[in-house]
Amino acid sequence: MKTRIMPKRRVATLRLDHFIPYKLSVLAAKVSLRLAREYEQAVGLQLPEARVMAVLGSFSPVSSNAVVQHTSMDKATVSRAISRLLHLGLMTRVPDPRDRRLLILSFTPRGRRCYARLTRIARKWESWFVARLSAAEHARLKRSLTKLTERLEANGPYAAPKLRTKRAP
Amino acid sequence: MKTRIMPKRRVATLRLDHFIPYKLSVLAAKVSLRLAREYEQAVGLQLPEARVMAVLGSFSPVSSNAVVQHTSMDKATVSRAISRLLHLGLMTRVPDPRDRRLLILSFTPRGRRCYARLTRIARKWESWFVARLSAAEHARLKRSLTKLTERLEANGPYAAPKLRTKRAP
DNA sequence: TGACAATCGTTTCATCTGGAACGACCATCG
DNA sequence: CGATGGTCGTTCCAGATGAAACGATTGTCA
Repeated sequence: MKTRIMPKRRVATLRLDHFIPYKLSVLAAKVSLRLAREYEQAVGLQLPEARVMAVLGSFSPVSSNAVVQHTSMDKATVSRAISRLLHLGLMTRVPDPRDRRLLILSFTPRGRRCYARLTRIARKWESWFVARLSAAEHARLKRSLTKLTERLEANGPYAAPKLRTKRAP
Repeated sequence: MKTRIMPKRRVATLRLDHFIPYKLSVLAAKVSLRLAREYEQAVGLQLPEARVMAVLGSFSPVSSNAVVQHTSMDKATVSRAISRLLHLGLMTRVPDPRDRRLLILSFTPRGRRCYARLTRIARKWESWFVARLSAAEHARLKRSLTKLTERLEANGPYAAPKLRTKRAP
């Protein structure tokens, strides 16, 4: 009897802990959580609000829409964040006289102070966070993240390789 | 009159696009969205469900709780994902006779087939995604992500440097 | 000018999420 | 045993999210 060695059917597996999309997602979730807590207890702001502050800090008088562009957050989320910030008296909003659809945001003095604290906290936390990476690693990481982000933004023509179109149950 | 050169007050800014936590979060969000769409239209599963499948694929008979450990997803999310997967007939669940608190999950044949498709899709997408990175970059990226994740898991004694405790509103 | 499309920002709605409470079960210890 | 405390998994609840609908305004083109 000829025992044929069966070409051991290699069972395809997917180890989540080696799967970059998964690693990214878990890490990002943890980071956001931590940072959100920092912000919350230091200045009483949530992440979306802090992000809006950050944009305002860099590009001072901006419209809501510009914030959306800069943050790649959702329109609705930005709108809600802004209304909270207004309510807190951290920024003001006036319609642009030249295009009255636009609402122009600026810091109040209190907002500027809050922003200053925010940046200190953010920077400090980040440097703690990446302290285990060498400068080179840090730089390479940033570059890789940028590359990958661009990969997605060029909303790449990744066409799902059409395997027979059986939409499994 | 002695004109003293003012030590130009350096305005602290925080450029979001150089801020690693932010870059991570944006990238991860985009990745998850894309991948979720892939899964959705290929096998009709959402991300949490796909993750549960992935764990099951690697460590076959497992309890819900083990899934939680492996995925670092929320308990409730896992519970809901599992109930959908059960409903879809992709896995079965029986109580562990030795500890009847535990519910042991296994693939049905259909589940196994679905898992196979899932892994193919996931792998293919990932390799498209990272195609612009050299092998070295890829490896370094993975290592950095791991390092950073560990940094957070060792739930590091990052004590917020207590600046004067004025909780700005 | 006067329709018609496009853009800005808000709001509504369905969904997803994580914390907390819960019931069921197990382990420890008096 | 019985009581107490811990773990597993589900469910409830409040909050956040993004898609879509919307009013207001502007741009375009006949």
